[in-house]
Amino acid sequence: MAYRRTRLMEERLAGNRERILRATRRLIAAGGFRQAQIAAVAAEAGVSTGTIYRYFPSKAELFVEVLTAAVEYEVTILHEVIVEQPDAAQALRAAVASFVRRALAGPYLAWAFIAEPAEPEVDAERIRARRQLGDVFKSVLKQGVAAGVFPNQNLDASAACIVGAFTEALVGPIGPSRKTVRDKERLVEAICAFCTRAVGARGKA
Amino acid sequence: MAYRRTRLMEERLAGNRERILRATRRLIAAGGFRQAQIAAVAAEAGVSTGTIYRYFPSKAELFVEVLTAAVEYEVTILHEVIVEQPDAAQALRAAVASFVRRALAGPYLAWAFIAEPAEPEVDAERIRARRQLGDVFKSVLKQGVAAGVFPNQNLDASAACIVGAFTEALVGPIGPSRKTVRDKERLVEAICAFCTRAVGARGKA
Amino acid sequence: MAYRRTRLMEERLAGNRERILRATRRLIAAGGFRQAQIAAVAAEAGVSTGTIYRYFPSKAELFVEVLTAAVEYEVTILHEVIVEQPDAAQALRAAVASFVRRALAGPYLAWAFIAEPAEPEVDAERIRARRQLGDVFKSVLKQGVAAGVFPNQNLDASAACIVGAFTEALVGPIGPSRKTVRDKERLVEAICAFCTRAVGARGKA
Amino acid sequence: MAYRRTRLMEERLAGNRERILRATRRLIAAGGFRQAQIAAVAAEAGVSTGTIYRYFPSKAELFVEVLTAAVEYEVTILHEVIVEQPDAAQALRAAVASFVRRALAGPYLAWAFIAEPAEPEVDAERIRARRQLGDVFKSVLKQGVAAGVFPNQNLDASAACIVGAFTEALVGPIGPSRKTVRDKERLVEAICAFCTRAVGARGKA
DNA sequence: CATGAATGAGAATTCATTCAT
DNA sequence: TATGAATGAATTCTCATTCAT
Repeated sequence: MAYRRTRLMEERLAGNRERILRATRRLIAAGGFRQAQIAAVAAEAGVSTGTIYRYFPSKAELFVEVLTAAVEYEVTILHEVIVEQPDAAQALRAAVASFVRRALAGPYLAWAFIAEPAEPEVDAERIRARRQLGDVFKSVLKQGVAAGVFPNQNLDASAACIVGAFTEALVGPIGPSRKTVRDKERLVEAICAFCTRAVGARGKA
Repeated sequence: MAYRRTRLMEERLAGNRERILRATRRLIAAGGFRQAQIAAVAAEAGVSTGTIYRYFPSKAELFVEVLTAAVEYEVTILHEVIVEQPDAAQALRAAVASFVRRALAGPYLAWAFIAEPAEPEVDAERIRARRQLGDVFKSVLKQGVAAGVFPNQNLDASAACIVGAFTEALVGPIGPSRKTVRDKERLVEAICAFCTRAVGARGKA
Repeated sequence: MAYRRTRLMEERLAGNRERILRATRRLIAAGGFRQAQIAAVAAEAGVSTGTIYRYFPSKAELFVEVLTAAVEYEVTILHEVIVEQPDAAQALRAAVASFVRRALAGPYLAWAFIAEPAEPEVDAERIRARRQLGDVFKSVLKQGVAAGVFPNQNLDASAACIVGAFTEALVGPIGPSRKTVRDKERLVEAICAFCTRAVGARGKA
Repeated sequence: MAYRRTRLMEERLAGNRERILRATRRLIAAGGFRQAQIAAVAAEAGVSTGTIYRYFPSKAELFVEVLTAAVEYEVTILHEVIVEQPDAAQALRAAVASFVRRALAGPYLAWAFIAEPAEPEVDAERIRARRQLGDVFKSVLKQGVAAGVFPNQNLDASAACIVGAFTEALVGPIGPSRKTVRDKERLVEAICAFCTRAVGARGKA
């Protein structure tokens, strides 16, 4: 009788790929790309180094995939948050707050995908990631300008500035990680206010 | 025969140290930390690798010092620019424009000291560098708020956001480097406008 | 329930073994031993890597068997060609021509079993293979000397030289593979003439 | 006072490069390319692995250089031997004998550079090596044909055949290496006779 | 003091072989 | 019996740092 792949095995397989990705994410989150050597990832995932190469052609590709997944996740969430808001000003505020809160909760990953370069390929992907993030905000700005909620402005520059603004506000505090919940909320509020004013939202700032 | 350190020798020493620092800066500016290996620095400086270790205990320390010097230089310039301005709003705008223009002129160094990490020690220094940059803007904000030019706000957050905003706006375009002078000036203007609005400067935005 | 090996299963087994051998031969012919990794052989044969190990204890043994089969085939053909000839001189010429033509048609396999070593075990087999080939020619020489068609000579050395001669003449041109049929026939003729003269065949050379 | 490279150091340097080459040659001669791993070469040469990379950009390049040097040496010697002979027939015989004797004395190296492939780059070089060897004989043949010492023939094919002939005659016996000096001389004589007849030398064969 | 060759600990990657299903 | 994912030893190459001259 021919051999047939059981459901258990399928799960095992899919599970391994996932485990490697998760292990990589965990290591990057804990100590940046530098800590995520193949041997370390393998150990963390509970597989052998060879297994990693069954699923990913190279270390760089593995990193890229981790990055890609992270951005996709972020972008998806941001879009969800945005569509629920009544106007562009609120959307901007909600999106910024959402991102910043998540980053404050799991600091290093945000930092890694935002600020830490590695091999050239990974780097290229990281820049793409930031640009995608920027595009989310650019679309909000565009709508806002069209709706008269925001004054006319250089959309590209403003979007980049927004991403930069909250990124930086995160990166500083991220090292030794904020203490209390109140502190964090104050930071969130300050960043939101900054960005809202920055785009010239009419009404309260 | 008693050994006496002559002035010539002192100069030679100081000269070597400077040459190494300059060579490092040049290499970082040309290709980032990755390109600045000890052997490359030595070649660029016209000294031997061993000589580098006479002046700097480690590669990390060398990089740290390059970074430190670069920030000090930037901070000094920004202060000079700031004190010449009539009010905080103008100071902010002038400082941002000054930094951004310089960064656009010699992109990679700015990028390296702003966004490219390396060894942990260097990284720590880079964060310090950003914080120092932030402090410059914080002081402007503080004055502005006191003078009623800016509304009350979280100074730390706003300062960080400003640094992040123009940094990001720089990093994106930095890779393939802006083309025309007009493009560059437009970017400078957009960033300045963004930051000015962001801090809530009363009057024109 | 008692297990009984059905004919179908026997055929299946034999079929698999054959398929693996053929796949290996094909891969070696296409790109040499280097290309014939176990995974590649498995894919080419349409079986799993594990299955290969059911039929062959190791990669080396598999290669050895491929080689053995190839030589046996060659030797058989050469003998058939030889017995059809009227005298030793003609037999020599016909045998050389036969081998060389076949090698020119499917170059890499010839090259692999003639000139490309791999694991020590395979290598040993390759040398045996050449010796067997040599023995074919030695027998022709022996007959020829006995019949007075060739002068007396060191049979072992001459046989080896013959094998080496046409082998080398093949290996050079083999890489980018001869172009026209005429080119090939000219090469065949040149090699035959060389070998015929070399053994001192009386009459035409 | 500036540092000056002393003669001792120069010797040390040149010595190291040489030592690495010699160590590689020794290992190849002892067990083929397979045995000559970087770590083994380093150990045999009494240097670190890193040192090897100071002198050679890659393992392949190192092997290529060993090969190149070996062929150059052989070719030089053969030319010297050839020019001392009165006619082409004698030159051919002397050249073959010279090569074969040397190969019988240090068997594995000859074998390695003649028959054992490795990385593609090395392989390419090995083929070039054989061709160079062939060219030596081709030039002898050409002269001989021009002088009427040899009949007209396909020079390329004949030259290749000669190289193949003595190569093969060597490779067989090379493994377990001939025993007595007499045995060796008999082999040399047989090979020479074969080649001389093969090219149709008029007069004694 | 300056030199730069030498060091060697790492790090990524490959592939024959095994073994749970 | 067949499967093929998993294994991990083996191998090449890099580069910060040292130290004899």
